[in-house]
Amino acid sequence: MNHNIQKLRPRGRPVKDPSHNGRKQLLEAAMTLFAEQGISATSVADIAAHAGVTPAMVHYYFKNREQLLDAVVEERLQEFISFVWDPVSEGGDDPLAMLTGLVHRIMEVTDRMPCVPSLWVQEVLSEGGLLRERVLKRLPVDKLKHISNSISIAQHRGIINSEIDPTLVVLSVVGLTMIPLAAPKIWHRLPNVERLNKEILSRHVVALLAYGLSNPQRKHRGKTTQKSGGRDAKNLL
Amino acid sequence: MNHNIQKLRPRGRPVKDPSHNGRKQLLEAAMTLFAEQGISATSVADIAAHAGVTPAMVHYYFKNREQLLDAVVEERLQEFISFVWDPVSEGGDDPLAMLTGLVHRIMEVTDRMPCVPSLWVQEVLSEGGLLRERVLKRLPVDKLKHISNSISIAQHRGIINSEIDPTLVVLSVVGLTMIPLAAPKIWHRLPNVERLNKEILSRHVVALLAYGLSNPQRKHRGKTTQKSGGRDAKNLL
Amino acid sequence: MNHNIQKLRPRGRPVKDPSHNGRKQLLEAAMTLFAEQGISATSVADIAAHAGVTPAMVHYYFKNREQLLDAVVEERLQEFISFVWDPVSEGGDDPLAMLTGLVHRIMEVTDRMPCVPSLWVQEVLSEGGLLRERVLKRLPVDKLKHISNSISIAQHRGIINSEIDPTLVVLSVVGLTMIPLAAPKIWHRLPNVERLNKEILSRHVVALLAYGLSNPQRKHRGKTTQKSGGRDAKNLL
Amino acid sequence: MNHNIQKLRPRGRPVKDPSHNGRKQLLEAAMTLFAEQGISATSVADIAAHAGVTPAMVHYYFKNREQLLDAVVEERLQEFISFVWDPVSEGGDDPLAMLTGLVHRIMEVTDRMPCVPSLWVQEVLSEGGLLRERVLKRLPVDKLKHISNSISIAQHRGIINSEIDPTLVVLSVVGLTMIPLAAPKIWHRLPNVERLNKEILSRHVVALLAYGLSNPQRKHRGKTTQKSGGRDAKNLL
DNA sequence: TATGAATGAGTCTTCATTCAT
DNA sequence: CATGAATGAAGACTCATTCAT
Repeated sequence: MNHNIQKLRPRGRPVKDPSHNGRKQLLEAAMTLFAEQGISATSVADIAAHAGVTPAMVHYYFKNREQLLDAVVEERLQEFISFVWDPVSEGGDDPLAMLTGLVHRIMEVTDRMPCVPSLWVQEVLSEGGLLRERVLKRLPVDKLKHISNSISIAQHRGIINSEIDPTLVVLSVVGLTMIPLAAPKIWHRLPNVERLNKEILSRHVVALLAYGLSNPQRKHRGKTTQKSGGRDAKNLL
Repeated sequence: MNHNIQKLRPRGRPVKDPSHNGRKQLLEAAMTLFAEQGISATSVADIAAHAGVTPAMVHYYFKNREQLLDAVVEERLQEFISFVWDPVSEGGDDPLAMLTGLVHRIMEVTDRMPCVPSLWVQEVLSEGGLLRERVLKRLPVDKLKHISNSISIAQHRGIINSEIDPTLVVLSVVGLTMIPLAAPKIWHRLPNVERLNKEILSRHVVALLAYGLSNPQRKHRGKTTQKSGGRDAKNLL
Repeated sequence: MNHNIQKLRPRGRPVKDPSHNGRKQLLEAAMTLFAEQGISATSVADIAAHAGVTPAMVHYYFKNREQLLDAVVEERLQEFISFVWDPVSEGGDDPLAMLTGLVHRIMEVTDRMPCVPSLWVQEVLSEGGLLRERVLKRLPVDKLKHISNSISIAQHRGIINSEIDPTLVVLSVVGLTMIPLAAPKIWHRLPNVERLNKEILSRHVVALLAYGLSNPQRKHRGKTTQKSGGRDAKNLL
Repeated sequence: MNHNIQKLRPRGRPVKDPSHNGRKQLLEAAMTLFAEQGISATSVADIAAHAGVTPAMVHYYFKNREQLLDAVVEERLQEFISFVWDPVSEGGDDPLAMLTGLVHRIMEVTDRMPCVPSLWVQEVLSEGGLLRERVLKRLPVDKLKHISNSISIAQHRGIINSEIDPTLVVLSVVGLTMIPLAAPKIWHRLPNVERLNKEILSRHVVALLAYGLSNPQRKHRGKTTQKSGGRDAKNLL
C-alpha cells in the first residue's frame, strides 16, 4: 500500500530472505495443512497464510488448486513411494523379508516426511480421496504383484499360512503402519499409549506379520497343533 | 434482514410422497456422502439433493451442520461402537478370542452399515477428522484397557509373543479391517484383488492375528526358533 | 402427531387454557420484541416463540407480516394516539396547558403500554421506520395545527418567547419525553441517573417547557411571579 | 467446501475507475443506508450495491458485518462525539453556555455528517440499538457528570430552575436536537413545517433551554431583562 | 516476485409463507 | 385452533481465481 517506502530501498532484487524459496515453502505448508485438516478443508488462503504470503502467490507458483495437488503428488508423494518401493527387487523371493523391508522403510521415510501418513490415509486410502487417482497411477503394480505371487508360492510350499490372502497382505502392512502413524496425537488419549514410539511400532508390526500373537518360542507348537488343527484361532491360548 | 418485500409467488409445501421419513433419509444421505467424499467436501446442499429435498430441510431437522454431525455420531456410529464392543466382557481373559470377536463383529455390522469404515478412517482416525472428538468420547476405554492388560498378562505367561505391543493391538485390528473395508472400490484396480470378499478378509485378518504369516502347522517350529531366538523376522522363512 | 390422545378427550372445544387468547398474546409478544429489538430484527418465529406457539399461528391470526404491523398500529398505537390526543380540545387556547397535558398523558399511558416509546422512536420517528406511514396517517393533523397556531398567536401577544418555533414545539415535547422513556435501561449507565423516575421526568419536562433552565422565582425577573409561586407551570400563561 | 469443480468463466477484476477508494465509499454507503433504513434492515448486499461493488468487497475491507459496525463507530461516530464534546471544558461552569455550545456544535457537525442523527436515534438511543454498547463506551462520562454537577450547583444558588433534573438535561438536549434532525423528510408532512431549517431549529432549542416557552422580555418578569435584550441566551446566567 | 483489489459462484443459515392434517 | 413439513428467496460469508501494478 505504502509505495513511498519502496522508493527508499535499492532497486533491483528486493530485500529478501535469501533462504526463502517461495514455491518450496508453499508446498511444505500445503503438505502440513492437508495432513492436519484434509485437503477439502484447506483453502488456498490457509496455505498462503501458513507460508506468510498472499493467496495470489499460490496461483503464481501453481496456477491452480488442482495443479498444486499435482505438485504435492509429483514432488512429495512420489519421493515417498520411491523410497519405500524402489528397493523391492522383483527378483527377491522371501515375502516376509520384503514386507519387513517395507515396514522399516515406511518408518524411516516418515521421519523426514511426517505428513505423509495422514495424507495417505485421508487422501489416498479413503473412498473420495483427492489424491487417490494421482497416486494410484504411480504405484509399482509389478512389485505389488510380485509380492502377492511370492506369497502364493510360499503358501503352496507350506511355508506360509494358507489362510492368509496374498493380495491383501500389502494392504495389511499399510493398515498396520499408516494408521498409527497418521494420527499420533490421538493415541495419547487411549489408555497406556503415551507417545508413539516408532521403534516399538516397527517391532510390533514386524512381529505381528511374522507370527501374529502366537509365541514362536513356545515348545508345544508343532505337534499338538497338527492334531487339533490349529486352525481354530480361538484355541490358541 | 429485510423481511418486508412482497413475494411474487406463493411458497410452501407441494405434493408429498407419503412413504417417507425426512429425517432418517437425510441422515442416511449424509452418511453416504460423508463416506464417499469426506465431510468437508460434502455440502448441506449435496445431502439435501441426495435425499430429494431442499437444503432448508436439513436445517429444519438438524438445526446445524454441526448438529447433523452430532446426529451421525449419536444415531449411527454409536450403534456401530455398541455392536462391536458391547459383547467384549471385561471378565473374559482370552485376548485372541476377544480380538477375533471384534473382527467378526466389525465384518457383520458393516453389512448393515457399509458407510462406517470409510467414515471412520477419514473422520475418526485421521488427524483433523471432524468426528474424532465426538467418537473418542464414546469409546469404551475400560474395555480397551482390559484387552491390553490381558495381552500383557499372556505375554508374561509366555503365551503371547513378547514383541507385540499390547496397547497397539486394537489399533492393529482397526487398521487391518477398516482400511480394506473403507475403500472397496479401489482394490479392483490392484492386481488380482477383485471384489472385496468379506469372508476372505475376515479369515485373512484372523489368521494374521493368530500366527502372522507363519504356518502354524509346520513341524520344525518350536525347537529351532528357540535357539535363534526367532527375534529376527527376516530369518523366519 | 399423536391423534389417538385427542380421541380420548371430549369433543367440541378442546381442553384449553381459558385465559388464553392467541391473537392478543401474539400481538403483545410482537409489541415487546419490536420495542426491544426493532421490527426488522424481529422474525415471525421470534414472536411465535415468545408467545409459545408455532410460527404458522402468526400467519393464522395475521395472514401476513405486513398485516401484523397493521394490527400493531390499529390495535395498539391507535389507542396510544387517542389517549394522548383526544383530550386536546381544538377550542382550548392555552398552549402550555395543552403541552403539559400531552406530557402527563404520555407518562400515564406508557405505564400501561411500556413498549410504545421505544417503538415510536425506532419505527415512527426514524427515517426508515416501518410504522411511520401507518402512524402518520392517524395523527390528528388539525390538533397539531391548532397547537402551533395557538403558540403563534401567543407569540404575537408577547406571551410566548418569540424565538420558539411554533411548528417545532410538539416535536420538542415528543423528543423530551419519548427519548428518555424509550430506553430506560441505558440511563443507569450514565452518571447519577439511576432508575428512570417518571414523576421526576414529568416535572423536568414541564419545567423545561415552561421556563427552560431559568429560575422563574428569581427576583429581578419580576415581582409578580414571586407571589404566585410560579411553580405551577400551568399558571404561567 | 467443494473447491474442486472446474469453473467455466474466468473471474477476477475487470476495468476499474481510478478515482476511487473502496473502503471509504463503502463506509459512506453503510452510513447512508443504516441511517435511512436502520442497520438490521440493511444487508451487506445493499451497501455493496450502493457503492457499486460486489458484496464480497464488503468482507474484503471489513471482514465482518460486525466489524463494519465497529468501523462506523470508530471512524465516524467517534468524530461526531469528539467534535461535539471536546470543547466542553471541565473547568467551565456556566451550564447554559455549555448546553448551547453542544446544540450549536451538533448543528454544525451534522452539516458534514447528515446521517448521524438518524443513526444515533435508531442505533444508540433505542433499546436494542446495534451501536449502543459501542458508542456508550466512547461518551465522555466525566464531562456529562461535570454538566450535571454544574447544574446542581447553579440550582442551589437559585440561578437555575429547581424543578429541572440535572441528570436529564443532556438527554433533553439530545432529544430536542436529534429527533428533528433524524427525520427531516417526515416533517414536511406535518402542517406548516416545510424544510427543516437548522438555524430555526437551533434558535428554537436554545430558546427553549433558556426560558422555555416563557417570554423573558415580558414586563412583569423584571425590568433588567428588557434592557439587556434577553435575546442572547448566553447572557441569562 | 509479490500484492491489493475485485469478482462470480458457492456454502451455511434464516426467513416468511404455505398447506395437509 | 394448531402444527409439522416443506419451500424459494435472501442473508452473511468464503473461496478460487484474475489482473494491473
